[in-house]
Amino acid sequence: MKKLMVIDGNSIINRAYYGIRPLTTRDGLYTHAVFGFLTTLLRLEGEERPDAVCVTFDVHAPTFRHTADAAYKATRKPMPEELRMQMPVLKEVLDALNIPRYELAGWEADDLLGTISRRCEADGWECVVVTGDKDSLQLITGHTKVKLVSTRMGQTTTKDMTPETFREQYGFDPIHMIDLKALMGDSSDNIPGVPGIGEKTATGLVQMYGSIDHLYANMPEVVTAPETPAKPNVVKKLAEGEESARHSHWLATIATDAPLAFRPEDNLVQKPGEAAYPLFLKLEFTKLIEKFGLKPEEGTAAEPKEAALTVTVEQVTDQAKADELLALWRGADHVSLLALPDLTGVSVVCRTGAHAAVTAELFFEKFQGDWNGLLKALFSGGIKKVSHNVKDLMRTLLENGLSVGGFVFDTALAAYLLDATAGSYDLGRLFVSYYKEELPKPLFLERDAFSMLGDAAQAEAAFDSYAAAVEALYGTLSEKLKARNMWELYQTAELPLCAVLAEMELAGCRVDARALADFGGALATRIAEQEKAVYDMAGETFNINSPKQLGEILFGKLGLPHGKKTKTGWSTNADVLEKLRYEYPIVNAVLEYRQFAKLKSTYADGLLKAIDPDGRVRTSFQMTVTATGRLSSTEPNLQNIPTRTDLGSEIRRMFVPDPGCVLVDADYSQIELRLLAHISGDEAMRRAFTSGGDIHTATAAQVFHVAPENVTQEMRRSAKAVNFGIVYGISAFSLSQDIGVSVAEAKAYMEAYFATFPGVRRYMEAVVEKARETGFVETILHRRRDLPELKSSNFNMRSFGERVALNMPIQGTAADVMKLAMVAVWKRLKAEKLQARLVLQVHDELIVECPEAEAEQAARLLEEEMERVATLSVPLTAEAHWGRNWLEAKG
DNA sequence: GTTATCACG
DNA sequence: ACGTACGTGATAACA
Repeated sequence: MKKLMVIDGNSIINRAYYGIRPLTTRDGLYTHAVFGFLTTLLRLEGEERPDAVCVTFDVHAPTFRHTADAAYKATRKPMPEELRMQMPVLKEVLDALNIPRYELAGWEADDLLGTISRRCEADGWECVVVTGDKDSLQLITGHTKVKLVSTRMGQTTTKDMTPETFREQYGFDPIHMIDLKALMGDSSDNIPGVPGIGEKTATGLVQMYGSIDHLYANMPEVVTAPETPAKPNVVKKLAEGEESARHSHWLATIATDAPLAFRPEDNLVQKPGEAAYPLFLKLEFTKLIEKFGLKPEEGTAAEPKEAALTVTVEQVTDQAKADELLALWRGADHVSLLALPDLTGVSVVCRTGAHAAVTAELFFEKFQGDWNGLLKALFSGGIKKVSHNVKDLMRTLLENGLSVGGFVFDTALAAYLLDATAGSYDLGRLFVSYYKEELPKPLFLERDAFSMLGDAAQAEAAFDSYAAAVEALYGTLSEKLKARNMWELYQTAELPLCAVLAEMELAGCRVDARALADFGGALATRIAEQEKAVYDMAGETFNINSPKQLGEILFGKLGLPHGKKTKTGWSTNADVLEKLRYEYPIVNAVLEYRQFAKLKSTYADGLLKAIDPDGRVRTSFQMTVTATGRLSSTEPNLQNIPTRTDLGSEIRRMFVPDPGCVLVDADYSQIELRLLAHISGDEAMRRAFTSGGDIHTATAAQVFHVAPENVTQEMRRSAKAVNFGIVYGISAFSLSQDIGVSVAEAKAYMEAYFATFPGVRRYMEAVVEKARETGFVETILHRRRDLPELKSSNFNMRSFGERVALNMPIQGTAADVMKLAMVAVWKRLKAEKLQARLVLQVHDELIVECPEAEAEQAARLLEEEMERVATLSVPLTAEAHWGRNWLEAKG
């Protein structure tokens, strides 16, 4: 039997719109609803494998099917503008994909779904109705099933409703959905129902009688359940509401006879049309191009305007030619280049005119000459170079004993500054996004310039295109950076940081493997102890690491009071368990187990695996990941090494310097709060910093109107929580959760706080307001984060946007300051010819490894440079200490 | 591949 | 009336 899938277009795009974070193309066109629709479509096609597909739409015309009922649908909210503008786009996309769509003035999408499903049945087809709207459930028959789509937390789930599953859930046949609505009504559809009859009573009646005809035929002796007479007033309400019930029945009935030109066989799945590819490019649906199997039309590749370059590609194999090129490159303004991961090949683009360039491809295997000499010359300062992911290239160069001079631009880094939330900056995607044109496939540079080299021949084939893409992007991106006032940030912080980080990554940090292994062994013992204790108290063995199994034991079998939460079961996180740990020994054992297990798996074992043969651990610092401008650290992450508990901080004891050396650790004191004081300009808060002493105590003194010496631990704790909350974009509810007071009390704290620091409140209001107007927030140095969330119709998303608007300028400025400090420290270490070298950065903390004799000098140097890079209206202080391991160096 | 948990600033 | 802190990454379980 053939199968047709009909999609309720309005319903599905609505769900996509509200469920997905707003997304726009480079030129500001909202696309997330269309994107979400297409993702859902792909999924459904995969699940159902239908022979035919079509989509229905509502026509929002002044005439309705039920013209007698003028108020019909009057309660529906108008479509938000950001969604309305995507409707024609979706229709264009469907047309391009050759997916038929149906709309009919005066008929609701439901009626079209009903009509289509019945026509399918009449023609011997199976029908799948896809919608998020339960109204359509009345259409379910033996040959029509309804696929209910719901989007929660960005995740779409579907539920197949067949006559069987429907009956199981509702206790009556699908067709009686109409009767249910006739009785209980539906306010969103303006169906009155019978006044006084709610869902429960209505369900009972329908389960007993099915149709309302049958129900009224048996009046007044109706029952709501077997052997249970309906309450007298129910009978009375039914009697009085009969006219309304019959009218509602008519209103609730989906039409199946719309005058629609429709035949199932006209909707057979077809190949996408020629218009699809350019349209998807325009919408920047790069991923979907692949998934829909779209290809450009033969021989019609559009000439890109901005990227237009006439490139001559040369394969360079002899030394004479290479020397000639080196001379050319030295004289050029710059060259754009890409290198293969292991430096066995480079592709170098050099402009020879406004729209002309020559690309040289050089491969080690084919080169007859001095390959190393060539690389040495190319990567010296004499040739100005532009590349993609410069820090990674620099690390490779350093690993090969080459210098890293002369890099003047990094296209990945620039693209990140221009759109820090884009998520990926691979060349292919960037090129599509900026020029609406694809680079040749397959993409050996899928992830970054050094990700992987697939088939060598394919790599070579695309190599020159990618280098040319770098050259094109250099022009476009540098202009945009200047236009946005980001040039200085780029030139003074981001780009110079590449070399700093490359050196830090290469240096790595020495880790005492023996001590770490011993520590892991000790943990294993303690894990086994707690494990046994848990099993004994549980009366059975299970996997404590599985939140599902743990929840079943604690809250199911043992019946402990469960905190609420989670989709898949009971929450077993530390917040919940902490409240139970002193009352229930098993919970205490679980928490101990968790602590030991975490330390062992992530830190003891995890770190051990990451130690290189020379005894050092080398992280990768990611420069293009965070939305705020911070760095991140991966493989391994050295920015989350434990410190908050005594046992955890033992891990830091394993981070050691070379023999005869020390680790110097310098950190900023309260940099984010100081920046809040500076940015908001709040006088009282500035005084709190200027007067010295502990900031949380000073805050508490001001808020609670007591002398600093009279601030209690409790007062300080609250003040600290509020201070942090402010930086994160506080809400009274979250604050109350955090410090364990009522929401009212939390609110009172916040009010007291704002009364004390009125400038802070003014700042919070102003920054959100400005972000709403401009669509972005920025740091003092103009690092920017776009905030489309502020325009979202989804309350949670909008609230998130507001919190981010408050937080990003502060966290981001702190990141800017730290980046400047790193560059300054690095330069000074070089200038003073110290052996000291930077090895780690943990957001507000820098770690240097140096000979013991240099410790004092390095510590002072760190403090000086870290404090010097920014001048604020409050003191910016950094403190350095040193020791024989990281724990000692923390001071 | 996604989810829950927990480590850090 | 919504459901709640901001920014990350690694691990183990489970589908």
